Amino acid sequence: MTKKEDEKQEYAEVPPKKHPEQEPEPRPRRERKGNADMRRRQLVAATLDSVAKNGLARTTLATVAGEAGLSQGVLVFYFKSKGGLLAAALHAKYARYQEIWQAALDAAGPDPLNKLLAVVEADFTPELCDPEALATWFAFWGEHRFTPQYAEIAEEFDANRMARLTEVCLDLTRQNGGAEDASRAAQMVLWIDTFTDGLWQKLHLNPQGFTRETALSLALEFVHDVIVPRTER
Amino acid sequence: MTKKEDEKQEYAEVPPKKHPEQEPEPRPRRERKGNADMRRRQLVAATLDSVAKNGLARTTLATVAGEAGLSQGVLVFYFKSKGGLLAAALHAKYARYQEIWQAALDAAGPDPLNKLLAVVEADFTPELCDPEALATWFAFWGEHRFTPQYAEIAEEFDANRMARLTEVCLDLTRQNGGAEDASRAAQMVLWIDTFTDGLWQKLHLNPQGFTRETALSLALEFVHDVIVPRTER
DNA sequence: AATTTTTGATTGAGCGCTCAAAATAACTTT
DNA sequence: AAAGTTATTTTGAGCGCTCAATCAAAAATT
Repeated sequence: MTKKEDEKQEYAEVPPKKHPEQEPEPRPRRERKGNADMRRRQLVAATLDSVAKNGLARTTLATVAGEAGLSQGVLVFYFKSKGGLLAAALHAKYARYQEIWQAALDAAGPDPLNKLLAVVEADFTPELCDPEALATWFAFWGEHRFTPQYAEIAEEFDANRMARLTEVCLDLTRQNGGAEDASRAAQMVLWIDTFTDGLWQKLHLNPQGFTRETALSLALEFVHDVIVPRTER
Repeated sequence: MTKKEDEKQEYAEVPPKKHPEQEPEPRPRRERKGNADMRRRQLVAATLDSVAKNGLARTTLATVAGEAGLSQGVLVFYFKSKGGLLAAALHAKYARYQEIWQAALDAAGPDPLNKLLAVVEADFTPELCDPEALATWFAFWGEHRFTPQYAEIAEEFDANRMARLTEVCLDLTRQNGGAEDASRAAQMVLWIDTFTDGLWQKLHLNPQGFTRETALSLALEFVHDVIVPRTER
């Protein structure tokens, strides 16, 4: 059917916010100067909003349509099924995540340690550590095994992230150890990613008593105390 | 339908399997020497089987009843709602987990490092790292934020685990550092738990290319290389 | 006038849950 | 022990409801 739903996304600005309790306006006067892609992005954003607010189990075509201020029919028109819509939403979620850490990486200058710290720090920005945002990740991850499409999307983005992180860590070993050490770099990436994943999980499961700031400082401390020493001969 | 029911729980032995297309057998001859608790355990086990196999989204009263070889009505009879059944299943899942790591802890002898290693190792037994078992955790965790009952259950068990682990780590600092250091012990527990949580996540999201054995050796290496040095003055 | 986009009533499947009746077990009386 | 009585457990058809998906018609755009 459809192979490529969408690529990286700079969200469509969400147009008319519907106030659900309001009386039906006679003419919604819908501006549609945008093309199909913009509408798709709007609907995907509405989907993510619904998942963040209601969870996957209580996200229906009706909740998404309500969030977008459009009818259910239009969802099926642009994405052929609810499954396609959810897959597109997960793709957009990963794309946004990639956008964030890549921007941090690009802004970090040439020093590999700075690069690594920038990427780690990006994992704990307010946008990513928002409880609803985390809940969305876990909602999808909870269905990973039963929806292979989700796993494919994750793998695609994860491979890229791992590759870029490995480059950085390879630079780090090259700088500090003299000779580059691929296996050591690979393990460093694994350790960092494992630790930050664990911190996300703690933030998700125990949001009170474990703040974003705590997680961030733990992650940075981990890099300094555990990763950096491993780059030195 | 059912291939291997389960072994560790002492279920009521499941009565005769019903073949739906077959003519009605004259006497199903249901032995019910068990009491209500045994039936409850059987139904909870069937629930976990269904979640492991189908995920939370596709687990219905019908799938659970089918797994148990009983009717849907009996589920509502013993647990008043589907929600109550799922909560009981999550509770049982946590209870089994606690059983496993506590047994490892009790069997580990007096040395605190041995205790710590035993608990960490227990996290990576085949039973716990089975893909379906991991998927079950993540299925429930994906709904945590939208089902406060799940969060309450998790907190109850997690608090106990943290307390016991902290005792062990406190012993460790006492032994290696001379004076006990509560804040350091607390951080050690946090680090270990974060890291093992992250490993579980990697096992769940990337089951091929990341084996149980790999995760176990990474966890043990983490304790030796990161945790142990932190206990020494 | 032709095309694209949107609507919303409708359909049919599947869901949780109810409940009267049946089956079984437990208890009492003979 | 046997029969009769009560209590408990199990069934499964069915109710009301929600859901994803359909589709003919309407609206908006080209």
